[in-house]
Amino acid sequence: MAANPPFMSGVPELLILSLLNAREEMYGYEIVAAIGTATGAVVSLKEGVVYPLLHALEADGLLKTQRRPIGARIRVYYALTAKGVRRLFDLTDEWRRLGGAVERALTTG
Amino acid sequence: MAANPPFMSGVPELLILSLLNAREEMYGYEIVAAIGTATGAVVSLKEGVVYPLLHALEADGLLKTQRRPIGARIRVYYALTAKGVRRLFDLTDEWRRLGGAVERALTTG
DNA sequence: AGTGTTTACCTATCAGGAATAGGTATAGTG
DNA sequence: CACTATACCTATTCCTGATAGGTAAACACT
Repeated sequence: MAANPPFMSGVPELLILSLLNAREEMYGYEIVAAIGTATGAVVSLKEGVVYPLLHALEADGLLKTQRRPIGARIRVYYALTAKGVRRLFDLTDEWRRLGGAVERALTTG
Repeated sequence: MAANPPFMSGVPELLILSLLNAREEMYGYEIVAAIGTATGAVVSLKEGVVYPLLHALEADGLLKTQRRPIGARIRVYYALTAKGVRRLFDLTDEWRRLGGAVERALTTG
């Protein structure tokens, strides 16, 4: 919570899925940068957060990968699976449900 | 939210501070119930979550307590300190900042 | 040619906080 | 009396984001 304040649990996953839903295909390093720009630098995740998450999401069948050689090195491209799309919808729903409930609690006291 | 509860980090603290800001004074068991009703049962925290948090918040000087005997037992009433009020404002701000940023990321893709 | 920065991937370990699963004891109700 | 609700508590587990590294290619610049 040092760099990014609290309330971060689940947010990295949600943002990654959302970006991949909009962009069709991205590689890890690109995602790291895109998270910063998409959130107006409100959220800024390091590679140490993003890469392990990508691997976990792939292992869960939410993402599929494609390794493409760029010169002498290999870029790993990620894309959503059908399961990943469903997961994105569920998470988005949950995010808004919770957000609405907390907001109501904050205003009504 | 049953098995894996995403998006919950920081929320218990925020809700407790918010309730105490509106209600002036509450005891633990009361807070547990109030969180359920204030969020329309979207958030439902058990005592095992709330009590340790209350102790931690008190230790941090965000809450002050008053032990009052009710018959043969003792009720522990909690109230916000000035520091607690500040913390509530900061957290609320942060919550909305992050909420806005994520929402924008979700819609603009 | 050599130095430095950016790109691009990776892992291991830490820290924090919510969830789980208990426990104790009083008060009230059928 | 038995049962539930009230009211407090702790210890442990689990998840997951944060930290702090490491490797190596590509490119810029001097």
